[in-house]
Amino acid sequence: MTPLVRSFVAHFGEMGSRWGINRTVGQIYALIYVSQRPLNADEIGEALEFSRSNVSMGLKELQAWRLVRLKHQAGDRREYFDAPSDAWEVFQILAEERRRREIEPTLSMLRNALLEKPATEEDSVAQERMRGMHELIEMLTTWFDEVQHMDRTTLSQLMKMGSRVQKLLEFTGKVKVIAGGKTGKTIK
Amino acid sequence: MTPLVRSFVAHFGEMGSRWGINRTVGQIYALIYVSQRPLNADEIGEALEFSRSNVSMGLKELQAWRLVRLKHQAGDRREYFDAPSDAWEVFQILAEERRRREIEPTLSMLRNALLEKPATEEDSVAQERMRGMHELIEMLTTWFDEVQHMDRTTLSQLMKMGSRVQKLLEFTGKVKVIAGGKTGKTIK
DNA sequence: CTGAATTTACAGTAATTACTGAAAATTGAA
DNA sequence: TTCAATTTTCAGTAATTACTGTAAATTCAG
Repeated sequence: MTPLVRSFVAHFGEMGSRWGINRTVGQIYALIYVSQRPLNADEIGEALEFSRSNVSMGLKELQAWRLVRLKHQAGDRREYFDAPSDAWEVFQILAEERRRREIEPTLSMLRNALLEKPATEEDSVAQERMRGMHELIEMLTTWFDEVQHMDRTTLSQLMKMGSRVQKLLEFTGKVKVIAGGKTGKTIK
Repeated sequence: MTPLVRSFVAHFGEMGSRWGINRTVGQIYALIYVSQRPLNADEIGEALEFSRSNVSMGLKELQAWRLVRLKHQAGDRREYFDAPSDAWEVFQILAEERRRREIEPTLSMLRNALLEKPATEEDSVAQERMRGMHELIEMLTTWFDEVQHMDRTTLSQLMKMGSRVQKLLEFTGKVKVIAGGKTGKTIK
């Protein structure tokens, strides 16, 4: 590993432990992510000085996260792995997986809690707070769902626009009348 | 604790360990979040059956995350804590803290790596991948920054609109000519 | 100031999580 | 099929992280 790769890998190791995924797994992912070609478990173990079995476990976890993909090389029996190199794709995968693992269970818990009849004054207040949390999460995930289905050009256009969308919305409110009157079109 | 609160607290305990914050801290937060009134360390320790010192450490961490606030009660020397109950506010705090702790260090590492002259072919490829990651993170955080400064009405309007913004953008492209011609206004 | 109430620090221990090596299982070329 | 190559599993151990009790520090009413 060159110093450049080494520092990237080290950073992912440290960050990894900051959120659920452990140091080893973070390092393995980082190595694969920046690698030009798919790597096999021995190469990874050698580069990072991990035991073969540790690498195997790490790869299994990364596959469960869909962050690495198994690639077979012609005429080689060993399993090679690479990672989607497009950052936006990686972001989407991460978002989906975290949603499945963290958001959905939480929403489900909240939904159940909100169905209960509050037994006490305390319960009513608690339920109120939970309702707020539930509403926000639903709103954010619904929105994110939709955004994911937008084409990337629109998306980047929208992001570059940033808070100026606000002006667009205000402006459109006025424009609708003029344009709608002229063209017969309205914005649904 | 009522069963309702108990299950909420338990869920946060489990989820807590899934991302960096530990079980205890998650439970303390959950308890404070749904509580009607500020709680002191003894009350928390009693409700959750944690030692006094464990509660103290947990509260310190939650304060560092700005997820709980110290509130003094008149005529009581003990320290009481409550949590912002508005879910959107909590979301913003979390976003800011995670940004500071995770995003910023990563951006900084990436920026440094991108300044290096690639020593090998491998390095060039690695740098290319890092550049992609850096660009996406910059774009997302810049955008998120701006969104945070939008007023909440616009924001919720925008979210409810979801992917229909896409249509709005397309439509506006056409409308600009008509409306601009009529009113002299253009969208900056 | 003083000292009781309260919070914090920290060393020791418990619990959890990560890692290894060896053995078992699987795979696929011959 | 067979068997060597390869991957996976898992029990044991190492390392890390979480938790407790005690002692020290801090705070503030009197």
